[in-house]
Amino acid sequence: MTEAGDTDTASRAVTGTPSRRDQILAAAAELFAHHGFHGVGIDDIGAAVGVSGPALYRHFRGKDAILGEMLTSISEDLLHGGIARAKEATTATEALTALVRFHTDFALDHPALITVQERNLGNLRDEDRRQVRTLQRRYVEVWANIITDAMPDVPLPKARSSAHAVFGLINSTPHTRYLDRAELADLLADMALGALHAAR
Amino acid sequence: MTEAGDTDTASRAVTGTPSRRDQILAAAAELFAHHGFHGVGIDDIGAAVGVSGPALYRHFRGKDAILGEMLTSISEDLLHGGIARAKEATTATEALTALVRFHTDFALDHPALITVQERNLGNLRDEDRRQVRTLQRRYVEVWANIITDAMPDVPLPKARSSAHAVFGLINSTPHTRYLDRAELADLLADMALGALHAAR
DNA sequence: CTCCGATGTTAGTATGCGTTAACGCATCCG
DNA sequence: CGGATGCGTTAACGCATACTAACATCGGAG
Repeated sequence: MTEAGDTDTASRAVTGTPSRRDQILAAAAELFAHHGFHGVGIDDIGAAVGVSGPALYRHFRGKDAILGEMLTSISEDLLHGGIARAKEATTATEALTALVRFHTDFALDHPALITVQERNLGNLRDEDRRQVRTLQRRYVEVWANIITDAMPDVPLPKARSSAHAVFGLINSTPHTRYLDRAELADLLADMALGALHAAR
Repeated sequence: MTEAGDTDTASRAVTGTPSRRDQILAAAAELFAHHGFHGVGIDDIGAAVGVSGPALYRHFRGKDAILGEMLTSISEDLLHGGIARAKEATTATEALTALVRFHTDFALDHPALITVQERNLGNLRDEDRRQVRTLQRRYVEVWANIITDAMPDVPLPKARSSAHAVFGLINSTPHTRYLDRAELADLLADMALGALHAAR
C-alpha cells in the first residue's frame, strides 16, 4: 500500500530523479489537459512514463485517484501559497499585488495543471470533489478578504466575483502564445490589477 | 440526409417550438458543459430531449457532428456579432466598450456554450477543429485591431494576448454565482475595460 | 386511398477501456 | 542462502457505449 505521497515526494526531492508517482502525475496532467479525463486511457499514461498499462496500479488505486491527488495537491499549493504571500505583506494593497504575482507565476509555471483544474473538476469522485471545492473556496476567501481590505467600499460578494474574474484572466495563459514568459507575466499582472482597481 | 441547419433553424424560428436539431444541440451543450464530451453518452442526450438513444442519427451524422456544429456555430456567432458591433461604433474606444458589452452579454446568456467552447476544442474532428480555430483567430483579430486603434502605443502581439486575457475574465462567469445577472454584467464589463486600460 | 419520407423504436454488434489475475525478477534483510 | 517486498509484465474479464439494422408510425402530396 504505497499511498502516502508525503514521504515519497520528500525523499526523492534530494536526488534529481522524481519518483514514479510524480512522473505519473506530471504525464497525466499533460495528457488530461490536452484530451480531457475520459479522453486519456490508462495505457496512454503508462506509455508516457515508459511503463505499459496496469503498472499504474502499483502506485494509485485507479484512474480516479490520479486525478484526485492531482487536483487536491494543486488546490493545496494555491491555498497555502496564497496564505503565505498574504501574511508576508504589510499593507493590504501590497498583499493584493503579491497575490496577483503569485497566481500569475503559478499559472505560467504549470499551465497543464491550471487547465486540468479548470476543466476536470466534474470528473472527480464525490469525496475528492468536495475536498477540492472546499480548498478552492478557502482560496477565494483569502483573495476576497484582501480585496475588501484594500478597497473597503466593495462588498464581499462582489469581491468574490472579482476574484473569480481575475482567476479567469490569469488562467487564460495556456491559450495565448504571442509573448514570451516575462512579457506575459507583466501584462497579466498589470491587467489583473487594473481589473481589480476598476471593480468599485 | 437532413444535414442543412440553415433552413431548419429559420423555418422553425417563426413558430415557438425549436426544431429537434436545436433541442438536441441545446441539451448536448448543457451535458457537455457539465460532464465533458466523453463523459456524455448518446443515450444521455437522447433522454434529455425525450427520445431514446439512436434517434439522434436521424439528425446528426454522429456524436462528433453534434459537437462540431455546436462549436462552429458559436464561433460564427461571436465573430459576426463582434464585427457588427465594431462597425456600428464611431470611435475606437466606443467600439471597444461595445465589444466588451457584446461578449459579456453572450457569456451571461449562454454559459454552457462558453464552457463547451473553452473545454472541448480538443475533442473535435480535425476538420472541424481547423474551422473553429480559424473563426476564433479572426475574432481575436477583430479585438486586437480595435485595441490597437484605441491605444496606439500597444503593439499587435500584446493586443492579441490582452484580448485572450479579457476573454478569460469574461468567460469566468459560469463559475461564479454570488451576484445577479445585472450586477455581474456591470462588474465584468468594468473589470474588462479596467484590465484593457491597464495594458500599456 | 395510397404511398413515401420523416422520425421514432428496440435488438444487436463491435470496440475500447478500466480493472484484476497470475506471474517474473530484482533488491534487501535475517 | 532464502524468502519477503517492490515493481514490472502479459492475458483475460466485464462493462459501457457508439453505431447499425430492421421494423413501426404517421402525416401529407399525388
